[in-house]
Formats: sequence, structure tokens, C-alpha cells
Amino acid sequence: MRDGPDIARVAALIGDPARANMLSALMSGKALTATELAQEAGVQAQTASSHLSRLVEGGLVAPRKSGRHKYFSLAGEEVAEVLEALMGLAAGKGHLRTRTGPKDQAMRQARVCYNHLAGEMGVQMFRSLQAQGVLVGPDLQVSPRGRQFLKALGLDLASLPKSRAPMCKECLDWSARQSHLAGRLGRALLSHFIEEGWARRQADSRVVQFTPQGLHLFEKHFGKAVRPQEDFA
Amino acid sequence: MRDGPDIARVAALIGDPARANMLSALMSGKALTATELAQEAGVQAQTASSHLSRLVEGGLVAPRKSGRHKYFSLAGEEVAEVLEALMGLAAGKGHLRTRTGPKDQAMRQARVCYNHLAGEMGVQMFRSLQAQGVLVGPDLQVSPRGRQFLKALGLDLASLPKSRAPMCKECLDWSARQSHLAGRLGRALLSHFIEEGWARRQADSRVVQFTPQGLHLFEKHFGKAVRPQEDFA
DNA sequence: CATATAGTTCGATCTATAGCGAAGCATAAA
DNA sequence: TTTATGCTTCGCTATAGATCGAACTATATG
Repeated sequence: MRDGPDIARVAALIGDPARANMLSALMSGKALTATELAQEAGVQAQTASSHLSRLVEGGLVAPRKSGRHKYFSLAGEEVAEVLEALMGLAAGKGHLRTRTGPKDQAMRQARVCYNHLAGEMGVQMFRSLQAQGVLVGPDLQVSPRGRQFLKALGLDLASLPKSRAPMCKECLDWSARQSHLAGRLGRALLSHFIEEGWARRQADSRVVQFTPQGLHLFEKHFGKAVRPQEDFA
Repeated sequence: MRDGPDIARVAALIGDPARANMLSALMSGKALTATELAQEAGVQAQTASSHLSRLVEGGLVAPRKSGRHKYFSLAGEEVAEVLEALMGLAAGKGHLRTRTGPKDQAMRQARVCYNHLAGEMGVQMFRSLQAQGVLVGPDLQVSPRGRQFLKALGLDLASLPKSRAPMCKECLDWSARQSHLAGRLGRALLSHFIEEGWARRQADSRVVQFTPQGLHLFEKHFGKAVRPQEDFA
């Protein structure tokens, strides 16, 4: 007993509805101001302020001041991964907050997970990258051939900002229940898609909307995303 | 806003110290009775009973009656994976409940994660299985050659109980921060090690103790576990 | 049967904390 | 400067829920 890290502290921090809403909103990857987060959570500014300081103190969220605004974002990919894992569990248990809608389907197809592409297309991309030998081995190294492939896409690895963060990391998807690509490369690919006009972010949600041409190009490079059979209603 | 699954409910369930202790204890993979869990959590039996019914209702824990005892276990691997992810986050943030002790080091080396091997040796085994081509592809299929390898170990896949649960699944390690093998094969391998006398479970913790011969055999088949460099004190 | 043990249910208490109104800072614009 | 906006601190209330004592049910054992 009393082994290991203190789970309860972190879980309790996520376990409040207001804070959970804030964190979910931050899964969009955008940094949001305190008032925006207050609206998102459905509470007054003072309440939000208190919640936010607790999230910061708990290391789940990072603050950044800019003028008279204060922006908040998730403290790192690990936080995003825990949130995705929780979403997966909650979805599996049928603890859905809203009934399934058209937006929900779009979310399953392609959405942003903190800073990279998730959903069926995210999973498809990840599998394809492995199948094509772009990412090899258990630690997901980019092969020389992979560099070429990425270069052909217009992405130069050498131009990525250096950082101690891992280049490639897996992240478990709550909708598809398969891994997709996180890490610096995952981030770079998503922003590349958006810069190149393949896709664009939907204003107030995590949905990623591919254009017809973008979808065509995506399928050309990564194959077609097959919807996995759902075994629960 | 209000997208996706209801994270807060699950997180709040995990977020109570008593319940978190119970869940951590269940990470050992053993089914425990209500009174044992009460002791583990440090609360009275009535309190534990209330907590347990909430955990069951929330789908995190599965009850099983046996005579006048009632055993509880984690409801599935997904639950275990969320708990491991939370441990990783908490450990990374330095939210350790106890100071590092000798037991802690043993935990990092080899421990049980619900029903499979985790820790440095778990990670090493997973990598080796991939490097040797036993598990191939993004969905971790067992190759024909892999079947042979396992057979040589004394493990016949055909004899495993059939189930809809996946044969191989990744699980992220909170100590090593790398994936290790979960799923039916992961479970089978750990029990095989124990049956063959390579290792045994420590009585009241999640530590897995390898015998000298067992360690030797393990290294012969899976290579030597290298401790990753720690970049935080 | 009586007795012990495992677990649950009920009721009462008590604490932690989410929530907000009001006032106080800080930064930016006019 | 004044005025407006973003955020925080203080103080209070209300409420959820964690805890336990005591009584109750169910299963095993002698």
C-alpha cells in the first residue's frame, strides 16, 4: 500500500466539472484566456480564477501573461494523453455527456488532440506511416526513407524547432481506440496540413475539417481511413 | 463546448483518496475482498462498502461473490491503463506520496500492472519482442515466427482461453515512460514466468521478484534491461 | 440450533470546497 | 488624468459527500 505516485491529487483536480470543462476546451491546443475558460466552464470569472490557479499549481496547466490578458494552455503532451485516456474510458462506459450528434461524427473522423491530428484519420495516418516504413522500430524513429517521404510532402525535419520533447510519440485515441501520432512530428504534420490548405480548424470546437482536395491528397499519401466496426450501440 | 465524453465523472471517482488507494491496490491484478480493500484504503468497512458500490456503478470495478466474501477487481485493462497514465503524470509532476525507498526501485525494475509485466523489464521485453519480429505491424500481430518463439518458451497460443479481448495491446509505463505489453499475451507471459519459477510476486505489493536463474533466462530471451537515463532528480 | 464473520443500510455529523457578490489591483485605452 | 477591461482576493453561504456508530442481512462454522 501507499506505493507509487499520488493519483488522487491529479484525478481530483480533473474531477471537478468546471475544471474538466476547461481542460477539455484546452484540448483544442489553443491557449485561452481566463474569461474564455470561465465561459467554457459556465462559471463566473472569480470562480474560474480560483480553479485556474489550482490547475497551475497542480502542474496541469501553464499560464502565460500577455498584456492584461492571461492565457492558459495544457502543461504538456502528457496531460493531453491522460485526458484522452480518460475520455476513452468514459466513452466506453457510456458516460457521454451529450447524445450523439452530427458534430460527434465529425469529431470521430478528424479532430485535434492538443496539437496533433486524432480520430480515424489520425489513426490511419499513423498506421500508414509505419506500414510505409517512415516510422520504424518500437521507439518510432524516422528512417532515412522517412525523411525523404516527409520532404516530398514539403516538411523538412531539420527546420523543426529543436526541443527535448520526443519527435514521435503514441497517443491513444478515445474514439478509435487505437494509437495515433503525437510528439513534435505529429504537431508539425497537422500544422502543415493546415498551412497547405488541406484542412482547417473549426472555429469553436476540436473538429478538423478537410477540404475535398485536401482529403484527396491525404488519401493519396496515407490511404483511406476505414471506419472500424462498432461493436456497441 | 460540452464535446465528448464526461471526463469529470470518472476522474472524480478516482479522485477520492480512499478510492484511489483501493484502485491502486487492485493494480496488483489480484481480486480483493471488501474488507481487504477497506484496510488498504484506511477506512471502516461501511465507508469502503459505499465507495465500492460507487466504483462498481461507475464501471471501474467488477464485483464477484464467493460465499460470504465479495471480491472486487478492476473492470478491465482500460481502467488499468488510465491508472498507469495518471501515475505517470503524477510522478512526472513530483507528486509522490512517499519518499523514494528501496521498494520503489524494485517497482521501477519489475512490477505487475493489473495482470502483465511492467517496469524496465516489461519495457525491455516489449522492445525485444518487436525487434525479434515476434510482434509485427502497428497492430502488434503475432507473426508465424513469433508463434515458434513463444512455443520455444513453452507457451502455446492456441491453449490460451478465447476471448474478445485483444491479444496484444500497448500500455504506457509510468516509471519508464515507454510502452510495455498488455493484452492476453502480456498476461500469459507474466503467469508463465511465475509458473516456471522465473519470478514470483511479492506478498503485499506489486513488485515482481526475479530469481537469479529466472533473470538469466529472461536476459537470454529478451536481452538485458538497460536503465534509461533519468533527466530529473 | 447458536455464534462468528462479511457485507450492507440507515442516520447523523462534519469537513472541504464550489459558488458568487463585492471590493481591490493591474494594464490598456481615451 | 479618467474610464474600461481583465483578473484576483476576500468573505460568506450552501451543498455534496466522506466518515463512522449502530442496527440489520447473509453466509459459514461448531
